[in-house]
Amino acid sequence: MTVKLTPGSIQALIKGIELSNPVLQLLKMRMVSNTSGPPRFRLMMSDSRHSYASFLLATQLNHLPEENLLEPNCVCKVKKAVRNTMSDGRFVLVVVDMEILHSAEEVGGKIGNPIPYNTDGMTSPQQDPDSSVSASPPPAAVPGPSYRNNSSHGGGSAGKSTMNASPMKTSPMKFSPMNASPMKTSPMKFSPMNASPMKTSPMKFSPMKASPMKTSPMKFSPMKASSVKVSTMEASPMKASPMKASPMKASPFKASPMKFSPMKAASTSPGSSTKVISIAQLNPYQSKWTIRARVTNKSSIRNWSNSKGEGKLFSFDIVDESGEIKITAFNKEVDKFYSLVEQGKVYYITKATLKVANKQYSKLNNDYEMTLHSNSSIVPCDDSQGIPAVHCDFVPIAELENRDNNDIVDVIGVCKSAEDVSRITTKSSREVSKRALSLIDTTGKVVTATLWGEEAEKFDGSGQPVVAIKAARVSDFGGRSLSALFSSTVLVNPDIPEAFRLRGWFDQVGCKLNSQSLTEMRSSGSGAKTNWKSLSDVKEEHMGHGEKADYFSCVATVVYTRKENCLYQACPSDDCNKKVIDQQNGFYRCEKCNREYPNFKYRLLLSANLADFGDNQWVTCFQETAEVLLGHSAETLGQLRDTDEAAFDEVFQKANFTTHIFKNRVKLETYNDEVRLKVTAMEVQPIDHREYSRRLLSNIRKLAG
DNA sequence: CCCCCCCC
Repeated sequence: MTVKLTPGSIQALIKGIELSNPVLQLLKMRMVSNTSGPPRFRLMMSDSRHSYASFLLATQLNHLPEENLLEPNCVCKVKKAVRNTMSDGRFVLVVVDMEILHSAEEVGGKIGNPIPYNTDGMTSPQQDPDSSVSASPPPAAVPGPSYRNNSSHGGGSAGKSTMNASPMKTSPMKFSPMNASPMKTSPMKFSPMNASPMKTSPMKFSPMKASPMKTSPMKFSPMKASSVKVSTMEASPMKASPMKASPMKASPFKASPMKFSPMKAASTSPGSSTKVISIAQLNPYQSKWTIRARVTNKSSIRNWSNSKGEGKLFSFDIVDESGEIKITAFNKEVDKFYSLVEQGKVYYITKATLKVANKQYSKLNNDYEMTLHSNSSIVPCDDSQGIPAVHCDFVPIAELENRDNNDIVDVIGVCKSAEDVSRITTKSSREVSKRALSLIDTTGKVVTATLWGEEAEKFDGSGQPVVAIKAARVSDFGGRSLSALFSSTVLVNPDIPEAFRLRGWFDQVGCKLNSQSLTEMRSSGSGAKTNWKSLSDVKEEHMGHGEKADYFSCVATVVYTRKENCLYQACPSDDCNKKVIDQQNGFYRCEKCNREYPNFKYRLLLSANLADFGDNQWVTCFQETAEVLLGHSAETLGQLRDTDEAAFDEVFQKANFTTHIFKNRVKLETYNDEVRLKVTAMEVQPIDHREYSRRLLSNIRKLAG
């Protein structure tokens, strides 16, 4: 097949000339083993005029060779490459984003007769004094041994099927894994980043985390269609917020009013020759770099104590156009940087230690993470051009009903009420503070969101502030609730349009609403999660057959009630409901109290036949539950029965075919030598149809597997 | 150097 490459593009890339999506052919590939961290792939690429062996694949593209998509002879569109200058002046071209246009199989062989690109005589824009460019022969002229495999590292690259079997002997780079020291002792120098915005992001953001990228149009899912998008870029520029400042994280979205010149900041950073590189380019083998990135998530300070010692730490996530990374500060660095680092702001960061991220704990899409040390510097940067904004993908509270347990969501609502802070002990015997907030939004629904630790302690709910929680976790406790995680960010009265809209809505409309909560508060019984059963489940699972009674909740319809004997004359004493005996002399005798009363009170003991889609069941309803079912007090019903039989009958007719949520107690009982299931209604509630639909859906999903 | 995501 005929495939056209982009002749001359290699020279352009090496000279730092901007190019739009050059098409190159991969000639050779070699894995550079790392003793730690992911492998790196080195590529020899051709534009049919020249070949160049000093291409390096950014690790986030490692899946391409690993899935055998990137193989010698394949043709690729290089969507983004970043040029790094080695200390000797030679260039490494880091491929940050690429797309395979034609597979190796399709292409079949080498296109054209590319000659190795000769770097001789070219002028480097920033010559290192130690540069040995002129002393270095062109790559092709050096059949050097510089590219050996690290045999001590699990067989090195030999086992990798994607590797070109023939060793590359053309590289001039001192990049051998056998000799790690050159990388450390003479760190690469980086040329200024290519300023052109990435056409497509090579990053894959974790769906678990509400990252700014969630709002990327590329990743927009229909599920989120009703979500409210708020970007810091769109944030109201109002200086004077009508709301009080957050005691926790004040106006994190507001652009910094500080006037730091980027140039000045760069020059104040240690190593004035250090150039700004992108997060995707960071690796543990170079120490001289500066990155410019936005803080997307800042944790609170946490103390730890274990066998190795104790201390404090905080961490924050940052993002730039190339990727994201987590940064942790310990002890002294906590004191130094905690207040400086603010959610949503952009900083220059230099001299932190890169280490391999423990993927078990990090949800970020980066193989590395950073630790600050005494020489690290963080300098606010006023210029946030090209740095993605922090986006919140707010999910309307009513929509939380449709979310799965453990989903991570951004929410915003007015804090209608807040619990006092309380201390609880976890299962692992740790003490932690907690505080539950009731949040309401314009959907009129309320949800309980729990804050933990310092966040719970410092929260001030007075004045019913607007609260935004970025990356809260959906819980099924009490139906639907939310829990802030360590990785969540709680924002009080954030300076964003949505917060202003909510404030206005709540003050005029929302505060008067008789709102409905998605979170069932303090449900009676053991306090455990609602035990939903269908009536046939109750029988099939032999509920109530044990020593103790069982409890279940069901949605059922009243199909019949026995109006006969549903009322009885009970002892008028407050805490005695014993049936009294009519003495026929105007007095009523209570055997339990052992006395006579001039009066009695009516009480209900109603047998109701309940049915759901699979079965039916006789259930006993005492006073309170029967009053709910019949819609009248026992007293009224007693009067009615004695005065207006037709009206009395009508009450029972009306109760028929009404559907409710029942919370029942079930126990096997023996009565006259007959064993039967005795079911007693403990609680009757009206149906929240949305809740009911949600449960139905959830059941259907379960049935569907 | 942490790595905990909790409770009713």
